[in-house]
Amino acid sequence: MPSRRDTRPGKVTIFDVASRAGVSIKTVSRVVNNESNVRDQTREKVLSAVRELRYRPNAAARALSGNRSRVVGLVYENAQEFGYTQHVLNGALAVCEARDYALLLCPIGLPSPDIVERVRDFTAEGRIEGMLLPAPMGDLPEVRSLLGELRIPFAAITPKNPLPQEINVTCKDRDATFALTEYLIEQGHRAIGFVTGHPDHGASAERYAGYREALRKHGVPFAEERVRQGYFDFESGKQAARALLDLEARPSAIIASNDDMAAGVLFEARERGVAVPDDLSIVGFDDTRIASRVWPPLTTARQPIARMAEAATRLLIDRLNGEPARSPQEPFECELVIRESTARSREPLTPR
Amino acid sequence: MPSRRDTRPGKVTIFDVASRAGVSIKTVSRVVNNESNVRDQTREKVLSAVRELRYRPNAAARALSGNRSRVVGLVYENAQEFGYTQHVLNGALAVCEARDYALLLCPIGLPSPDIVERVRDFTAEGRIEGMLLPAPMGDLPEVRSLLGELRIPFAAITPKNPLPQEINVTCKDRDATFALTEYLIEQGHRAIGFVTGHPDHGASAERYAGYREALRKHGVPFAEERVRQGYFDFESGKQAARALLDLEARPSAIIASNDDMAAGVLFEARERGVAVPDDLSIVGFDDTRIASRVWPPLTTARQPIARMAEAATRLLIDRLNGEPARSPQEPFECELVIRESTARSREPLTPR
DNA sequence: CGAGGCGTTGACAGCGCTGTCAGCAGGCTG
DNA sequence: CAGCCTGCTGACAGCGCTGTCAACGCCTCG
Repeated sequence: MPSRRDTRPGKVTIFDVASRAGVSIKTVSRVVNNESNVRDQTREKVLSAVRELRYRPNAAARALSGNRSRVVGLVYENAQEFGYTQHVLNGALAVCEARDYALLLCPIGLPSPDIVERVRDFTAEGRIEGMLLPAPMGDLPEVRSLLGELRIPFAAITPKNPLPQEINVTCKDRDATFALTEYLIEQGHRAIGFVTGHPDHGASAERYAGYREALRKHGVPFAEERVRQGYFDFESGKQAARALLDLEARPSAIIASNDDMAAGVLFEARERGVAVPDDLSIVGFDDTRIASRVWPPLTTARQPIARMAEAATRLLIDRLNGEPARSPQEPFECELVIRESTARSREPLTPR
Repeated sequence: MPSRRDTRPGKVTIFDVASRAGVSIKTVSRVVNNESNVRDQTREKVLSAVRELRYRPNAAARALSGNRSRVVGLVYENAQEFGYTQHVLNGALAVCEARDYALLLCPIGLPSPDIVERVRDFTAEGRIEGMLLPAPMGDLPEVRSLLGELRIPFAAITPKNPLPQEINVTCKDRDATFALTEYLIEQGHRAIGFVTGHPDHGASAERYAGYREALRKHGVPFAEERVRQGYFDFESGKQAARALLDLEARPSAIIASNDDMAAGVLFEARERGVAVPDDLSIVGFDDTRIASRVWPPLTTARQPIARMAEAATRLLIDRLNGEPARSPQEPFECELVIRESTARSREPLTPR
């Protein structure tokens, strides 16, 4: 006969379920954790007791006993613009919920001198079982080595230098800017400005490479002065636009490495009375919310951020559960989204 | 002499600290939890052992033993526009971190038929000790009664019907729209359109009331047709603008009950070639990120969302810790932010 | 000078689970 | 038919803390 403790009001414990089903607590535990070696008939008895009592295992007890917290940590850059992070968050939360995990947040303002201490603190109470590292967190060597030392598995989203033994989810940034640039060239643009992304983000170099490649393929001359450093935020987009629009040979189109910067470019153009898209075509990247909120809405490349975060979270939880690794995640495709911020160039076509 | 267990690699437990400091584990516990009845000298010994060993108490063990999870739940509306939620999140996270609490998220897409089940699931594993309810969650009676039944304290941010025994943080919405409306009237506007907020949000009625009050005070005639229902999202702002701009007597100014809708109004105006602010002044509310990202940037009322979330979180954690309630939080002030989306009315002033 | 109180400390149980290992029935093997 | 394996189940320890209660020394007071 199963042993029993006194019942307290409110909280249903594994003992209540066991006594109701007429089995031991261990059997209840087996059923709840979906272990295989339980007779079907016993499993049914337990499951109905669970349902009747609305039993939910206590997370703290599970974590303490099993040394598994069922919590995934998300370390993200706490930037002003939340577009990217919002999608990451949604994707990660969706999978966590489906897999019965919880998600804990650790915002970090970069650059951060004490990032190692912050991440260590974040993991210190033993709450975190695995970690999600959206860009640019997956590239910080100090974070990676700390997690290695703590033996906390992690999944990186679009890292620059993927670690082969860890989980990595990427997308074809380069192909996407290649296509965007090609599209502008087809629209008759030759003087195409480019605002790069934050140098610490892996995607920045890729996006820039796609731009260069398209110029080369179509024999459009490259000019250093048309490339400006940006940092993925609105303000840096504005500043880059300021410089580009001051050029003697003003570009007829500007590609920004993300939507927030493209919105900054658009803002600066409007402030100067430069008509978009008539006098200037503007292109963004990501297709976050802001791309369709500004006017004219931005031509951009849709990066499936939420789906990438979902994939990363799924792979991470699989690993935490010791499930066999599925085949490594294929790079995701980006999709061109043509909106009204781009138009044919007014300039006469120069012969190629 | 303190008892001792075998040391395992990696994890530092309370036993390690106790043995190093030459005290019992209970004394270590007292020091770590800042209890008062420990001699200063003993406290120092323990604290240096804690530092040397980098000891951090295990969250699961604390939660299990003390029946205190040190986790606050945040149930929020998982809307497309993340402006409001972003600020709530930042405020809540900042305070949680300072007070050594963790924050767990529960996004809910409203309207949700199974909201009670979702919230119950969210609390079921005993992870959540207290709950944060930003608008409009604090007004859902089913959620409130569920939390009451589960004896989970909560703090509501700008609820419509504050529960006196719970924590509530509000701001002076009405004063703010009053001031915004008055500002437009002073700029010569008489035909002022208004886009209301989601009827389930407490703030909506308040903001509308401020508008009505200002019209009344200044003897500006009110017209039903100039008021349109919105739902706090971009799309509903666009739709409301469509209706308002189709009016025979087209308003010379439109107040939207938040920035996202104001951005929608602006978008619609641009699509029709209505010049802003020359032919139409537009006003938003909240001063979220988007207000200064669109062009022209929006005149709006800055609602201190992050600070309100901080206050709510602080009060909630105080209550969870059984600390004496500070005096109830005063309503926060909103601040007028005049930007370029508003200008003097071109219409000749009609006599009042 | 003994009773009582206070400030400080420690022994120990137990929070609700999971891991380990043992037990038992029934079937299979040599 | 002994021996063994396999499938299922349960007893029990223990995860790392906190709550409870008892003990101890020292001080105060009648």
